Amino acid sequence: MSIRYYDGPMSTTTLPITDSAACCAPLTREALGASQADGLARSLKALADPTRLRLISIVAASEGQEACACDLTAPVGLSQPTVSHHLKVLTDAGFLSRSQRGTWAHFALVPGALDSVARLLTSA
Amino acid sequence: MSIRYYDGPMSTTTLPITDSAACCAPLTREALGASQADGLARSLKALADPTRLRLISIVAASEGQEACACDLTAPVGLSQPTVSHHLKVLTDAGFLSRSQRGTWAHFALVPGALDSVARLLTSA
DNA sequence: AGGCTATATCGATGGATGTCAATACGGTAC
DNA sequence: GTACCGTATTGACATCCATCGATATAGCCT
Repeated sequence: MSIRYYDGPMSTTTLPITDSAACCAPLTREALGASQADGLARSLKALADPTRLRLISIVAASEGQEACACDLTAPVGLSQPTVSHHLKVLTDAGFLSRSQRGTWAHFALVPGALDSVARLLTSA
Repeated sequence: MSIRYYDGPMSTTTLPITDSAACCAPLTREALGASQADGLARSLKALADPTRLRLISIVAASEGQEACACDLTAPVGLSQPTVSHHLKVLTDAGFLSRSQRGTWAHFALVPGALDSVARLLTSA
């Protein structure tokens, strides 16, 4: 928990175009090709960690579904470099977006990213 | 692809009670507790592998959403022990059920298992 | 019985992954 | 400028994991 002294111009990082999970038919419709399976597996791998799931849920529960990195270290009880690493994994996978405001880094949920993965796992 | 000579009494294995993914509020509703995050992560880890995703999709696309293990080795292009290992991981995680009929092992989709994971990832 | 087939398990191995301490980078405040 | 603070990166380490060959187990058929 830190007090923000500065709220300068927001510089959003390049939004991830990966979209590795919004391309194909649901998993249960027909046999997956090797490349499609690989893309979905990469997305799922990014989610398949307790710490990362908690980070996502904390961000999602925050104001505007956005949270300062400074508020994310304490709740998960891990070192700052480790949390930074997990946030990078989630950002690279397209689940979070990063925006720097002065010294502070803010992470926000990418709308629809989780849902597109969920849709691939749903049979209906 | 093998021809089945025998269709003896079906002995279904104990159905997995784990249900690690059908307990709580969606990921984006409120911050996840440590144990809940751990359970969901375990489920996602079982899914986060290209080979296992392909195995699931092949089973799902088969007659009655069930397939003989003998028909699952060739499509994924890996050794028999490796495929057997992946099938065990998916079965232990509760996504597949195993039933032995004579010499052959049949794997079927556990209804709703994928959907309950997907529901946890969906914001709506 | 013995041979054959399908599947699971074991042991080893190379590669990925989570974690941390130390350090580097970048920006604010004095 | 210098000092300080937040964050990212580096390097190291231990653990986990996917994969295979070899072997074990179990069931069918002749």
